[in-house]
Amino acid sequence: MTTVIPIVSQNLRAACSACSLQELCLPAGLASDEMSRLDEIVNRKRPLKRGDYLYRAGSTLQSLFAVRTGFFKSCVMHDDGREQVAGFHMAGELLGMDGIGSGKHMCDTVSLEDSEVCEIPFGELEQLSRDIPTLQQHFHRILSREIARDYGVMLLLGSMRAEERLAAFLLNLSQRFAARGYSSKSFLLRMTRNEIGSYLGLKLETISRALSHFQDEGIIAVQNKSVEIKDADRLRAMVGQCAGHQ
Amino acid sequence: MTTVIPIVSQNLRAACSACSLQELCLPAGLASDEMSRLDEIVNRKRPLKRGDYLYRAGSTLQSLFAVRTGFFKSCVMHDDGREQVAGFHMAGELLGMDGIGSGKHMCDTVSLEDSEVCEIPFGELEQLSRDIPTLQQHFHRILSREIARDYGVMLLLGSMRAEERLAAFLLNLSQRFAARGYSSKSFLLRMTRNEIGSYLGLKLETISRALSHFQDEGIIAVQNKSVEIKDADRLRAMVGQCAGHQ
DNA sequence: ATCAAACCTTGATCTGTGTCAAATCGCCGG
DNA sequence: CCGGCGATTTGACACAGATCAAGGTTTGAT
Repeated sequence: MTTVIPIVSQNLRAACSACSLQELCLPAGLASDEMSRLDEIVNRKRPLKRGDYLYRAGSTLQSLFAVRTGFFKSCVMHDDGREQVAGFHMAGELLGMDGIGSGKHMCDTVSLEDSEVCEIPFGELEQLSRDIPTLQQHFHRILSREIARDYGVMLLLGSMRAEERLAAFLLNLSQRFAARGYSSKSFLLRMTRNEIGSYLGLKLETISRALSHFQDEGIIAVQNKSVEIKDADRLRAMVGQCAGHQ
Repeated sequence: MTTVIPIVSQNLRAACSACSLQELCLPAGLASDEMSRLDEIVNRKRPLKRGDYLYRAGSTLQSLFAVRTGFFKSCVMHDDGREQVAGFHMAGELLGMDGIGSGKHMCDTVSLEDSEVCEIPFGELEQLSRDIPTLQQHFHRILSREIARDYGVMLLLGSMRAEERLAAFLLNLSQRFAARGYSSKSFLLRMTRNEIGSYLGLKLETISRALSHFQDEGIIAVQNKSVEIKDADRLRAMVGQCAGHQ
């Protein structure tokens, strides 16, 4: 179909090949000349150290960001200082889409390990997507998938019990690592227990206890940040079979 | 700026003028010739009775829908039958955006009262938005606002206590009614206590008790489906001031 | 290498919501 | 107008998960 010319599109193609899951990436399915046009508007990759903010809530949205490498969290903040992790993001994912509506970012996005992103000026992306229908369609799908993901999180927060939420979370991470060519069985938790808890609407002690419990049951092995899934079937069975529907 | 020609755009303009909030509506800010092009692709309005499904989870996405009149809920369903209300929708809002990514609707959307929608074939909308930059930008903003809204729901589900959630919910409804020219003080709850509970991640008994409590405190007056907000300030104070951060 | 700070685990206890149950209300169809 | 069924309210009680507390461990800066 489309001939791949390796020289072209160093930036985005790298972000894309970092994950082997084409679907996530903006330029998937573009012809190589289209790809190079997209590549032209992408600013040079930008490195972030752990703890660096990619953008802050309230700041003006100029660009979207494609994660090349690393790991991010997005947090929405309440007036009173309460903070809720709205998502974790890895290679190949697009960040900043929540800010298009108002022109201002709605959340803080922070690097959880040394990371690299491509910056994509939003105005130019919009312009280009008028010329390249494939790009336009792809961008719409990515926006829509974020909405669908959010619905999943609502389901999780609204109707699952603690251990069920954690099981769903681990399976989700596992699957996303697998999609990027990493092990689905064994991976590192880039975030703290507190951050997992915030994302899942639970307290850090509850996360810690649930992990310990899973380990006692032989479902996983945990050691600090590293997790090994020993019985994925049992983990899957935990999601959606909790007798008590809360 | 743009001359408004009333004859043009009967369908969408009606959906739009149903709410006085331009921002929500797809054709906001279009020139009248652009408006008429948009209007051409919009299928005739479609009436729904209370309880009718606008679309079902898993069905192929053909169109998006703009609510002209009425009230809807969207529910995501878990494998085991658990159901979570993901949102309530009123005049001027666009429905179906969660299904663009996969080409299939991710949720059921059901009419909660006799309603009317405009059907907007998605492929043609995508086509047209390449020709009309204003439309494209507007569509992007609407998609993005849905993401931002979802982040708000996550904050609510993940870090607010029961009465705080309900207060936030009532204020949100109040504001949306006001934006459409209805009273912000006095309105009908189109959904059941059970549906409110599902949306807020609570049980119907908790909703009922919280409503009764608000009434005892003189913050609202409830009578079946009808609510009157008597002290909006106190309601606002409840959101974000709950000492216990859960 | 050392030290402080952040992070994690585990136990004991408390509490906000869920669960169960029963009575009442209100609406729709006949 | 009546009967029945779903929706709502309210109470009593149970329990999942929060809170409080105390140690222990890891990390990262100097």
